[in-house]
Amino acid sequence: MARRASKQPTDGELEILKILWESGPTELKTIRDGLRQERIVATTTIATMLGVMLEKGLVRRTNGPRGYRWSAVMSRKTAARSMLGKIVDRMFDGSASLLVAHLIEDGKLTDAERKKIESMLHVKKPSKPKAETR
Amino acid sequence: MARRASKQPTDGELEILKILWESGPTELKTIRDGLRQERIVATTTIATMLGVMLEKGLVRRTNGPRGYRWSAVMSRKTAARSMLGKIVDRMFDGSASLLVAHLIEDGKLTDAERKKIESMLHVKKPSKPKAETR
DNA sequence: CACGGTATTCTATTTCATTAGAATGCGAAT
DNA sequence: ATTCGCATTCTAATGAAATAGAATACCGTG
Repeated sequence: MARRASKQPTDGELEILKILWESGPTELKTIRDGLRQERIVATTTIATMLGVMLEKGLVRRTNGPRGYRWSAVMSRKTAARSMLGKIVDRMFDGSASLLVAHLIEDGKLTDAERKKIESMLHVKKPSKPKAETR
Repeated sequence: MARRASKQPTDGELEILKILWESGPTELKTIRDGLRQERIVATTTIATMLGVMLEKGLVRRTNGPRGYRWSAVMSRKTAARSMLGKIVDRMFDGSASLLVAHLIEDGKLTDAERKKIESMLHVKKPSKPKAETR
């Protein structure tokens, strides 16, 4: 047997999604340029990955000027939720605050960020938030 | 070309590590029993995975009573740091507070946890601007 | 309309992840 | 000592992930 396809994005797919989240629906060129900021990659490689992602339902495509126009199906928020959920479950026994504690102890937060967090804690739930942009 | 080996634990490896973190150094049987709480898995499958993990440096083994005694090399904390770092980088553009904001908005934190976090924020003094690791 | 550039599809390769059977080894129980 | 149970090693199959060349299709420009 081998592993069954996971609906979760792989690392490579995540790189593409990140670009799509930042740029919004766009064509292959943009994605390629974005990836090339990090490493060398052939255009066909990206095209192949997009095909796989399309089958997985991670991206959507519509007809654009020179070819397709690609966009992410999952929002950054949704992806984060599922990835964080996994970590919280597997590493922190389900306790989100343990995770936050880790971030704090690890010195990953700047003073400004601490302040921001504090204010967020007080604002409870504003609920009804606007649709996520970008 | 194909993908290069990642030093990060895979999902399956993480399941094993989690058991090792909880039980401390232990023999194969414990690991198998732990995994079987979740799903059916053959003993040889686990043995194979442990072999791979050994090569990757994720686990260590010493001679035990009936065979080896296996233990995790990475602590839960270290593993968390690397996995969180990846998420923070890839999803939240490097901003840890954005991640925390997400947790808060997502309702993943109980009131008790909020309190706990608040106190942590206060106790933590600014401290050294130590070189950002990772 | 032929040309240059890009996008897409098709095909192929390599390596990793996951899974487990077979064979073997070894200590314990009867 | 023979069997039982479990651990380990060896071998292997299958599919996913990552990568890209070749071929093809489709623009707009001159």
